[in-house]
Amino acid sequence: MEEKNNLTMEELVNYCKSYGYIFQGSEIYGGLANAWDYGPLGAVLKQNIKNLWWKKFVQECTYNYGLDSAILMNPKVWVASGHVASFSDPLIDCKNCKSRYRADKLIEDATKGEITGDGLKEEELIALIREKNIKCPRCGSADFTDIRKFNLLFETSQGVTEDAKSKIYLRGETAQGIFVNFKNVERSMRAKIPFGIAQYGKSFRNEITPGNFIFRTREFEQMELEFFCKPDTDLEWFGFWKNYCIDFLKLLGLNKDNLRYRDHSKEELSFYSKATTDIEFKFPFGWGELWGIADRTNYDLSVHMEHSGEDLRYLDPVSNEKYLPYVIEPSVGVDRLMLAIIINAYTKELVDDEERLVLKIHPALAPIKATILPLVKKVHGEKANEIYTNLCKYFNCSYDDAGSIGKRYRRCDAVGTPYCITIDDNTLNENLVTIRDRDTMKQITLNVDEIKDYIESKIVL
RNA sequence: GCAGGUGUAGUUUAAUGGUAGAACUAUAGCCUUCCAAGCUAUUAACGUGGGUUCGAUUCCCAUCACCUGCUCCA
Repeated sequence: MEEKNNLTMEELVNYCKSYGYIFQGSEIYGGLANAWDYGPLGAVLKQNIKNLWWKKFVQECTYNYGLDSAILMNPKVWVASGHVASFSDPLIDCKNCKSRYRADKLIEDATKGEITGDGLKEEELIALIREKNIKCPRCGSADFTDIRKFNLLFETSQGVTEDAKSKIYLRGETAQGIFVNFKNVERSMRAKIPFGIAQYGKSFRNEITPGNFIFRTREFEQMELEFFCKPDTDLEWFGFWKNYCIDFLKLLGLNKDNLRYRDHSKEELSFYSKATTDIEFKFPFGWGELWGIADRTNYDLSVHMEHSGEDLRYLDPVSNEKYLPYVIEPSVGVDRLMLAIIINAYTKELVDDEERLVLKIHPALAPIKATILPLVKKVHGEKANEIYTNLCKYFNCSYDDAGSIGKRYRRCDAVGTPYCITIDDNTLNENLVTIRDRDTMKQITLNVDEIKDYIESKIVL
């Protein structure tokens, strides 16, 4: 009876808009490209995702500690991390056919790898293109624009004067906030290697091409863990976190057929990374990265040690040896995880030839845990309101007395509310309510006093 | 950033050089004791800014946003 339609992104955007999950940013002013706002239900769903991640990666994982570091950091952090220098691409356009290339790659491809553009300045790259008479691979023209640098870091200024000294960056990743606090956490928590520091928060990247709804935006939220371990144990922990992350995704209810690992090839690896594996999800627009698990070696701590002059080495209390720990980084985007969760849950069923739209998300994720429905407004409204008010103390509930009972059930289905509680004569006379389960459509009868415990037992992940 | 496409209520859409009609949704009421029933009423739209014109939602230009492809994605 179940039919899962091929969901288009357009349909998904409409769904998210009409049910209060996600709205176009600044919509009444014509919008802002690739900016999206989370509506009443979206905000709660997003918070639930972050809370569950925190629960599994901090609260239940005794190795790890939580952190909430600032978005604005000393600009030297980004110089040390390499973002200022290499978070940017030297782009060049062919004036004839308007194709765009990365200047260093253009040179590399044209010379079949003999000359690499790595580390060269803009003028040097341009000179090299002229000297080698490199032509546009598409149209054969040698008429190129100047190189333009696209730095992916968002710049802003701190203080009232806008001069070079006040220039600071919005963080491009939450990870650096963790690295600069490595010693603080180790000392204050008396943490022993191996241990991890986890945090979620907003990051900003001036992406050249964002898109696909909330999949890639310039302002986004990350949930990152930096796990510090002994240098020779990194691969072991790399494997451990790969499993831990994919188990988490399955626990959230993501269909395993739509998940896969993808190892980065040597060419694709970032300069700081020894090994990287992505967990990908099958989105309507194709497979896309959900979670990157990277072995960052001791790169970050070593550059910060060098640039700050602080000794960031860890003193092993048993062997008394001092070393820079290796880091395993599982990093996931909240927004794209939320996108995956909604896509995964969005279901259309045929019930008696009528389409039933159901968001089948885990009760722990559902923005509204239960909706209270008086069967007949005039008769049961007062009692229903009393129960509603009480349940709101324990979890997020809603109340609906508009329209037929069937219509109200369908409204709950559409936003993924797992439990519908109907108040009828039995409630007035015998203190009994009917609870309907969203997925099975089965009903059970419970005493009013049992509702809270029943639902609370179901919404734990 | 380039090329192409799209833009009418919340959604899906109709028509038109003389400012727009519907369906679904929503809201209120009636009815209704468990799965989008029915009846009544109501709210609600030509993305934005220019130009042409007596008059533009319609034609032209720009802009914004979205979609597809390219490019890019520490």
